[in-house]
Amino acid sequence: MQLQPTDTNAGDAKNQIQEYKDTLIINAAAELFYKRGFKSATLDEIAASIGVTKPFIYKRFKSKHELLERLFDKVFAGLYEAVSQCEQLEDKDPVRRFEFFIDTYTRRKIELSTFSVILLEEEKSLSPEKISDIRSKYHGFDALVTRLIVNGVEAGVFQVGNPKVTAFAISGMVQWTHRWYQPNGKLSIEALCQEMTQMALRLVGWTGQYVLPVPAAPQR
Amino acid sequence: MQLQPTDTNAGDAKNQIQEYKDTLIINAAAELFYKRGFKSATLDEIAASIGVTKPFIYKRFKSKHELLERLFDKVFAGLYEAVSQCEQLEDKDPVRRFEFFIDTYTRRKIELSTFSVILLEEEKSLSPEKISDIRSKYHGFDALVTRLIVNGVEAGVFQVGNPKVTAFAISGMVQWTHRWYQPNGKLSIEALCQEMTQMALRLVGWTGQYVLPVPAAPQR
DNA sequence: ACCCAAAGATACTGATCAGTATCGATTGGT
DNA sequence: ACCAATCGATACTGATCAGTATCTTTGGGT
Repeated sequence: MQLQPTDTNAGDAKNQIQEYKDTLIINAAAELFYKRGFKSATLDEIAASIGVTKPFIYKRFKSKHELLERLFDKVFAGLYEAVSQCEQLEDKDPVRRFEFFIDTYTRRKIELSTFSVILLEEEKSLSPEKISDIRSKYHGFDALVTRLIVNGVEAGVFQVGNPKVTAFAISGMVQWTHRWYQPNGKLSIEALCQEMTQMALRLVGWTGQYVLPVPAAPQR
Repeated sequence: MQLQPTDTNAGDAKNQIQEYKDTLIINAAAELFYKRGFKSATLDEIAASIGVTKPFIYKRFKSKHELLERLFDKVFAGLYEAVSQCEQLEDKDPVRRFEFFIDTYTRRKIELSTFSVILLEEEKSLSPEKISDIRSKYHGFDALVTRLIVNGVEAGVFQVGNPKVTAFAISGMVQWTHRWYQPNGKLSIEALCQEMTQMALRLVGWTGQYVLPVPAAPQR
């Protein structure tokens, strides 16, 4: 899957074209950062992979580092902002919210697998300021997972040793999928999301019955 | 924690000194590969960090890539070979074996955290042959975890949806620790291993009581 | 005390690559 | 149709760094 242009300034044709170029560049860069790493991938390669040359990129990005930073921002938004929707879910049942969360998180992680790997592996290539920016975003996300668990505990449906540690275990379980899951293998995405949801429910000590697959997350 | 010299050729003083130099270099390299990545870390830096110059390294390693490959081999051995001991455990009870495994795996992962991150992040910097070598070693390890789960299922003490997927979930949970666990924080290593063991037991559907912490793994 | 071998430091080379100066082409406004 | 401005290609520069050739030191053997 590729990232899509963000729809700010949608009305203006000029801006839409620029947004499109940015997205084109970012997707091409992501492909190469993923395969060879930020430092090894060259701007010449990235440009060549979309049939242009370096100055095409420099028109839109001040430097290779800015390219990486904007890639981070865009991917982070794609990965985590949709997931956070579960806070606005009309269904207030903590179990359903939790299920929705795991399903969406897993799905998103698989869809954006290539990009999310870059997020994990190239953090060190960012400036110190950007690192702490990203870190605090991660903390917000971890806090969200923990809150979902605590909600269940307070409602008496979940039972855990340590909510924070459990939240990290769940994140680990989902994040690790990129190391083994093959989108074209025997296990379908649906089946994977179901398995992950069931396992997450076990981790939070939910003793009820697992009834039906949660509804698919809205596609962007 | 640092890696230790491997004790092959132990009797010979010359060889021991060479082994010691290798280990010194590998540890210094690991530190910098971890902080800045394989490509960005320079041999001049690595050499300077132990108060020597480049030719000191080249006397013992043909190239930067050989240094990385030997680092991989050494870390892989440190991380996974000790863990695989659980197959030779005198205690044949599948639950105890499983507990021993999770405890040792978690402990080792934390002890060798810096090194294991390199294993995860610099795979792409290896030659294709080395990549498939490492991959097949990982497969062996995954198969071991799966076998531990299946043993429990067959003994009627575990109950899982999909043993392989469960094995991956457990690996993910353990491997993710390096993203959040602080060795000097509130959670002790003992407590962490206990939590991980309990959560792993939940994942495999063990319904018995968690009795006592598993014995500490033998230290190298 | 002297010699020689090996270890390792100094100092260099060639390749790679981020970033840029320059020039040609394309497009839209008049 | 002509002009201007912007876009992007070509071609360059300077820095960085893996790898090496050469010189210097040290210590073991006699």
